[in-house]
Amino acid sequence: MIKAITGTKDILPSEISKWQYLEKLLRDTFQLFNYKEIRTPIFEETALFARGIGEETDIVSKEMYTFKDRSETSITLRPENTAGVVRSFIEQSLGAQQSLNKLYYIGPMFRQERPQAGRLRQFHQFGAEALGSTSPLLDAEMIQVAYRILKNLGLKNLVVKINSLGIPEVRENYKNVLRDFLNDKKNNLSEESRKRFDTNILRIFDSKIEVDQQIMKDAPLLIDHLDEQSKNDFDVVKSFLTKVGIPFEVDPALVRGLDYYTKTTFEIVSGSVGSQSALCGGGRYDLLVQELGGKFTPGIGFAAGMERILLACENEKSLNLSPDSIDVYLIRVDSKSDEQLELDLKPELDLAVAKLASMLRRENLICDYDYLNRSVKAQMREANKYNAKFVVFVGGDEFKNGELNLKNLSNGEQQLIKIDDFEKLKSIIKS
RNA sequence: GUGGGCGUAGCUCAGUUGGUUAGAGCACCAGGUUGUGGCCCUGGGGGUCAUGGGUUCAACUCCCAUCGCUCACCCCA
Repeated sequence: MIKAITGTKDILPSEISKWQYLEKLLRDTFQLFNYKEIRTPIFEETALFARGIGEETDIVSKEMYTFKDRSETSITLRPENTAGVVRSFIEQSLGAQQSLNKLYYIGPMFRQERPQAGRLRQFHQFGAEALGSTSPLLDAEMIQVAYRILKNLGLKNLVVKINSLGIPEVRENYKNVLRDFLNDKKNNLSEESRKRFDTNILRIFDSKIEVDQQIMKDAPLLIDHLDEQSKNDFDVVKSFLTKVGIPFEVDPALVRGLDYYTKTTFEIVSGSVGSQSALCGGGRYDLLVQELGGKFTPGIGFAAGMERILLACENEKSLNLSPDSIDVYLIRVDSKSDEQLELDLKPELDLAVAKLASMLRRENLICDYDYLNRSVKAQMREANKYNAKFVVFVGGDEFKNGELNLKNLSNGEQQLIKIDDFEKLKSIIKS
């Protein structure tokens, strides 16, 4: 048997309604904040991600799905969508048509990691990017949009964490400060963190290992070494969040993994999804557009993992979706009396049912019927399974008299309606 | 890439110290007045017990390997 690739999942009809609910909420919310959807290709030239995300990051160095196409171009399935959006922004000169572009996206991403709770190899993210302004109000707006979406899903167990990474020069200086601090303690660090000392020293703050945390407790913080502008911007973000009533905590250890971040970074974590607790993460990337060959254009964005969010909803039972239902199920009934007549009538009945179905559907009534020639009882069970509000019996003696038998499944009441009187049938079902 | 747990019907799981034709619930199908549901009752279909080796008179049960799933580390949304 051929099975789905490791780390990929089918989203089955039985679970599609929560996805559609989430997607609708996303579109409605983004629209409210005047963000426009952008859809970029699912694969890009490998170089885009290498330059955008950073060669040294794990994502680029060991987690990308990269292959060569027939023309020997190195292609990569997108591991995230910021690089693609920025590429499109530059290539299509979006900045020339509008000084500020507020964009959002929804779609699958691909990373070759070991799957676990809340982590897949093909997973789905939504996210937003605002390109063209350095205003910290936008930073705060991003957090607000993301927070609002999660809140509207009924999630409770949320913590908004924010931090500022400052401008690159400041960060480089600070890294030296941190290196000085750690130099004589280096040998006490965990093996992982000793590695990080050389590759990405800031991430030592993220370590879950006791000894590392002990050492880092007294480490100098980037937030105390910020430049004036970054510091002021960060203050604006904080006071905006306070004003609009979004609780947050400043987490000096919050260091984004991707190279392109500057100044504000943030993350919303949930206590309801296991160890992969970050539902959403983002930050400012004022230099990325330039890095990828465009004119200097400041930007800020975030991405959120949809599987993780739905997992949190599941665990908190926060979504109360009403079950699917249909308006009417048509049931072909046999004649009580005359078997031979029944046989003669059958093709006519089948056609009558099919025609009635198409008339009802034309009225936007959700309608279905039996295609398996099953018994009335089986058809009734089917109607129940679909949560039908009404059934219409077509056939038998009523049919011979030019009538249909309409039954309301919630109270069991039945009434005869003339086949010609479609108006009446449809208005009862619609009421 | 590293480590732990687990692989018995479509799903959730039983299966006693290895011992005849492998079970239950749910789901599915059919019937319970050959024209009427949700409840209930009866019956039915469906499993090479993940795969391949090994130990044994005998393996779903013990051992090894492979594959898969899962959780955690790592990394990240």
